[in-house]
Amino acid sequence: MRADARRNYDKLVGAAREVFAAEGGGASMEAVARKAGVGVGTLYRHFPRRIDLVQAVYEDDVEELVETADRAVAELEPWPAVVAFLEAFVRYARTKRTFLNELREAFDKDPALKLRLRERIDEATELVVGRAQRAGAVRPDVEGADLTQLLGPMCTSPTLTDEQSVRLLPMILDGLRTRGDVG
Amino acid sequence: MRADARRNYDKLVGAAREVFAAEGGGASMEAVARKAGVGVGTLYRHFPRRIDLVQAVYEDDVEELVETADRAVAELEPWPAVVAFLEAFVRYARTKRTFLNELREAFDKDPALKLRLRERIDEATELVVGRAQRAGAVRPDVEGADLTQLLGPMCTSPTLTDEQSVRLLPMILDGLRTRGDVG
Amino acid sequence: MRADARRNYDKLVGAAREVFAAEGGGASMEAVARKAGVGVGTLYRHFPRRIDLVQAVYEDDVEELVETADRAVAELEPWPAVVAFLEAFVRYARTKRTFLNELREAFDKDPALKLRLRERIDEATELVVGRAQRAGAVRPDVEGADLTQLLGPMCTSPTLTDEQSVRLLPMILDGLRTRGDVG
Amino acid sequence: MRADARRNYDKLVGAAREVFAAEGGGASMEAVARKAGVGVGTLYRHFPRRIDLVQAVYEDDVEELVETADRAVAELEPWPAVVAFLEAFVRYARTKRTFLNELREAFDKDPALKLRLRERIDEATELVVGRAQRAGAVRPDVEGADLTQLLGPMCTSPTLTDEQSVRLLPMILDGLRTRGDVG
DNA sequence: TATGAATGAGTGTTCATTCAT
DNA sequence: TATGAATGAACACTCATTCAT
Repeated sequence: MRADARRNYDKLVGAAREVFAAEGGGASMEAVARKAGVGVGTLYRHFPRRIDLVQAVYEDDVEELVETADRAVAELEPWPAVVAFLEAFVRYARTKRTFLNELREAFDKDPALKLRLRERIDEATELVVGRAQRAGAVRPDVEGADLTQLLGPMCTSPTLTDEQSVRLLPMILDGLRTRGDVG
Repeated sequence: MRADARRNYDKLVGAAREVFAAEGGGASMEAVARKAGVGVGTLYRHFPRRIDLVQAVYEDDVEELVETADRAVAELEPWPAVVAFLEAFVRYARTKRTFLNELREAFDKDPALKLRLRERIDEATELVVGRAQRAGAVRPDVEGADLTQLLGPMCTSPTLTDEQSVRLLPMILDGLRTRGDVG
Repeated sequence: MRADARRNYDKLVGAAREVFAAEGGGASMEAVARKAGVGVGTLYRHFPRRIDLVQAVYEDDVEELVETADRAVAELEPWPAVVAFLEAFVRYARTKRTFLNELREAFDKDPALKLRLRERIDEATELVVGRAQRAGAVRPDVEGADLTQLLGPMCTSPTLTDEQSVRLLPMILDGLRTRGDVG
Repeated sequence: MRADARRNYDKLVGAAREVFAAEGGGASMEAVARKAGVGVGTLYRHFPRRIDLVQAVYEDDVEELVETADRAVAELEPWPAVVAFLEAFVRYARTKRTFLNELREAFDKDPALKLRLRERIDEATELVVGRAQRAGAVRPDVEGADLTQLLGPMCTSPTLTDEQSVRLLPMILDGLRTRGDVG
């Protein structure tokens, strides 16, 4: 890839993320191109279909999330690593929310993509949460890789399903509860 | 309002909520009218601008949330009431998420509307949470009316701001922490 | 169909035929709508896809051709009827030529359509030519319904195939030949 | 012109002819360049405007037609020469049809071009047909140079004009007529 | 009054053409 | 000089909104 092309590619993914965040997944290609400071044609050379751009942004998000997990494990204590990772995960899920409809379309066309990305996330989660569990910092009755199943949908789906909320919300709400004496 | 007009009004708001949930806030007026089983013309008689429909759905959501608070206080113990209310709040915020962009537009045109609705929600929250605090079920260091500031954005904004997450996420994550022995 | 809608439908097919003739099958929808004196939206209400418009024009052409055959048989002597019909056929084929590419696309999606229309034409041809043959006005060694196979491709395909031209062109060229003495 | 440049020039015209035949006169420059196996930049070095390429293909066609006339006169008997030439003419006209719109545009800008090419064709026709007439193989009541006026439009124009068809079609249809006894 | 047809501005996408590599 | 990336005008198509029926 030529230097200028590479530069534009990165500029475009960044611009797309910002524009999607600001205007929703329905933001116009024109708007993304303008934000990136290039012509629409350039945008389309890199991303022939709108969906390709959405997908690129999403894959980039997943990659960043995985890197966060690696960095957290390398630089932080077990519990803070979990905190950092889950903060990042929520940020990731929130971003995904912006263009969920668009994403669904992409996944329908390429189910393998969905699987591949989910796997990457599950591995990252397991890395961070499993370590914390082995260190006794996280209750063992939570299946590490399963956390994404809980947090993800809560963050992205417009209507929490019953089954998921009965396992998730109590835990989250727990943080609000006054506790007798602990630490 | 005549009975049949009222019937259509309700049918339309209900249809709009469903359609927005299924297709996002960008769903077409045609789609809403079709779902409600009326012509577009009728839809426009009740809601002259698209934004009026969005607003009606939203107001309806707020009303339902407030009613949930009243019912919770009347029928449940302090802590379960908080749980029920916050579950409802999350559902509400999640729904709102669907047409956040559309809503912003409405608020820009009519700032008083935003204020009025926020006030209703804050009162409902205070009703439920304040009661639980007085009963010793909720830590007193959380300002009741401020909960919406924490949970709301988390549920709706695509990128949690730092300031908000440092106050909110730790509490939520707290639920994951292994605790010595409590109850 | 409401009166105004019907009026517009006819206006649109007529406009499309003219515009396609003038600018080729690639003519813009905008141009067709302008010619018909309606907005693009109206054009799209009647013909949701570009291809639907092309198809409508084509079906209309076939219908006209079939009617010409009926009229010719009713009003003319056997040989003049053949002349009139073939003149109409050439006109028809020439028109078809204008949007052949577009048509191919339509046929690929709906092969039954192709079959159905071809059948109509073959029947019409047989009606006219068969009658002339029985009257001794047309050489019996030409298979009536097969004429379309000869004339059609010649008129529409950009490159005559060898097999077809050896049977067709000599006959056509025959008209140029000087003949000893006949009548 | 350098050898390699010449090679590319020919490659491009050939590629263009094929692509135009396959996809119509609206085929993209990218497609032509790809077919020729060069970059668009190279295509544009040889043909600064799209129209220049169209024109080159057309001139090439005319040249080929003229050569066919010369060869026919040199190698064939008068009547077969007419047949061969007219077959070639139809082929030529059919090809021209593919990018008729594009061509019109070129002629509008450069009327002299149109005149020059028509003259070449008329001379070639006269060469072949005149010879056949002098040999008694073609009826003398057809003006040689006028044949192009008849056949050309029939092959290219989407709607035969009345004036032309009354002179042309009867002659062509003649080939279908049963004739008493001749040879 | 309810319906659904008509309108046209706006968006995704393509492609001739220019220009950096 | 050849390549292919960048540009933006143009076109198919959608949908909020208006208006004839």
